[in-house]
Amino acid sequence: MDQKNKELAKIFNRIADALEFQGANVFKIIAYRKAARVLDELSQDVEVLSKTNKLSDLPGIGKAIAGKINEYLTTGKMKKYEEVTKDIPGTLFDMLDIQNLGPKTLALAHKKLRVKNLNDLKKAIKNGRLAKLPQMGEKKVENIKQGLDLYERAHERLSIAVAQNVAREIIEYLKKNTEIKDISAAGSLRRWKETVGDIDILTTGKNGAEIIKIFTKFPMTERVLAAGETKSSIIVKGGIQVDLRIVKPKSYGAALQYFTGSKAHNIKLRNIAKSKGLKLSEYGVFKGKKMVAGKTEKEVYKILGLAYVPPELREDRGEVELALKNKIPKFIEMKDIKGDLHMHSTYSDSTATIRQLTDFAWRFNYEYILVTDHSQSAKYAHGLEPKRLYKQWKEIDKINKRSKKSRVLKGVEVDILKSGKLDYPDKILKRCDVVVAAIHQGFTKNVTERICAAMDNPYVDIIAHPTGRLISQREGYAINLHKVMEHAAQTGTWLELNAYPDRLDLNDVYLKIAKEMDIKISIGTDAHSIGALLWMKFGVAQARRGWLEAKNVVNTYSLKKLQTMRKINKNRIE
DNA sequence: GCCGTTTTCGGCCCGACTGTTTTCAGTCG
Repeated sequence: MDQKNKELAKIFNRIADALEFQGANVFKIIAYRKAARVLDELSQDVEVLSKTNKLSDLPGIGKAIAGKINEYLTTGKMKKYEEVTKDIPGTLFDMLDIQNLGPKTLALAHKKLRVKNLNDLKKAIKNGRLAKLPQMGEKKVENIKQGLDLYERAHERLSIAVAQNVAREIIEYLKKNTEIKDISAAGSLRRWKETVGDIDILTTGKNGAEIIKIFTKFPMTERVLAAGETKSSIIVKGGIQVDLRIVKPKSYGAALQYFTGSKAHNIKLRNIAKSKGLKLSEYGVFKGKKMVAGKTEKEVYKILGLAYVPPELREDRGEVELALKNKIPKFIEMKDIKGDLHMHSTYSDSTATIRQLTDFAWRFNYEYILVTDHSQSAKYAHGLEPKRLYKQWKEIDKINKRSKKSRVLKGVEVDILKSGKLDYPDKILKRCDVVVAAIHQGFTKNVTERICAAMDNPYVDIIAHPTGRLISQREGYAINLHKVMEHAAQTGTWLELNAYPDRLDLNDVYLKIAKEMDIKISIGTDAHSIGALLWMKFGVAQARRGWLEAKNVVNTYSLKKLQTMRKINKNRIE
């Protein structure tokens, strides 16, 4: 989906890399990067915008870049791209990801030492020639070498679940061993981004150097990258980088705002500050030399004339404009969730019995849960043939008899088979309270058509993990998500936001599109253990990042309402 | 290369840290 959007984003980023490498005008580079980001997150098809001459309406895309987009869409090529990348070996671009090795140094090494790839770089380090270049020295080379080590350890972005755990441990450690008052994770972790590059932690305290000394002695520390008075970076076990910043209490809000980002969001804010004759930095909002705000984030936004923007929204996807007009809606929260619509029991491949699932789930004050074990073809997951399914239903009936307040619903996660048929006949699906359908086989075979066919079935309520991606592990199915979403809107089928941290599928950008298309979303944990029921929070955070309000999410509705909203009932009522 | 309630030219967010320097460049966030 949006293949061209992504392709063009990559190309513009590559052009930016090349220009950086050549030492071109910094602002030109920024312009290309911005265009790349806008395209990457665009909720419309770039080809449609191109045909209707609307490209230049997009922020960051002017006449020149619009022209390049049109050129690429019509000819499949872009002269500028070919020109700037002509003399740079492709392998060099990837090397820009090596820490402490920036475009300037890499260009110099390329020019003077003919470094073209990782091996060349290693040689240049070993034989001492890199250290002899101007502005270089032993320590710089040592830092590059360490960056190279990290890079070679397949430095991947962390899943948000892992990052949250590490951050929690460090915060607890610092609280125990130092005299700090305010402390918080910042950065993409605080924005609940699905993956996190490194962990940012912000705190206030009097003796910065002392706090940093203790920070660098965190038991899991592998290496200390920097340790100053107010700022320190360490690498902890697993190659995870953790940055700590210390500010004065009066700057805490401004600093939290600043270090939470995103960068694009912050740049917008700084521009707004400027237009009001103010200056915004991590130390506060200043009018001339006088500090006028900074203790809390709320007052920072307020003095800029903006409504408070929740961290999950801060991606420069229109939230600043909304905040200027004071039109930030009330987004979904954990307390809106009335049930979990995707989980497994020991009947198929989970470690939790239905009894355990219910006991645990009722702690969250849910009104209902939907048990959705795998269907018969999913042999690997001990999928249920009809006989065992009926047995499970009997057990559910028993449990429901005892509970007055909450209800266990009978569901299935029915496989969409390679043939395009569903793994249970309609007469079984008909008897379920809610039906979840999903692809678990044939990831490349007519996936779009098969999912659409499943949505045509009147008993299928939800398509689970619609793209099938596993973050950092597997690309999604070969699927035309545009078509799938259109068909979901037409048939009134709900799409899942799978809260499993490695899935988070649909992602934030598509959720926002789904909202615009008035498609209802179902958040399910896909729990295979009782602990995984807690993952609902990742789903809700992702939903907020996709601008979803409670009304867009079916499991914020009461059970009664939920039932009337099913396809089969809706048709009868409306 | 983008953009406009000072502007169609001249800005473009702002600062910390490090290492190599003798006043600053490169990198990072």
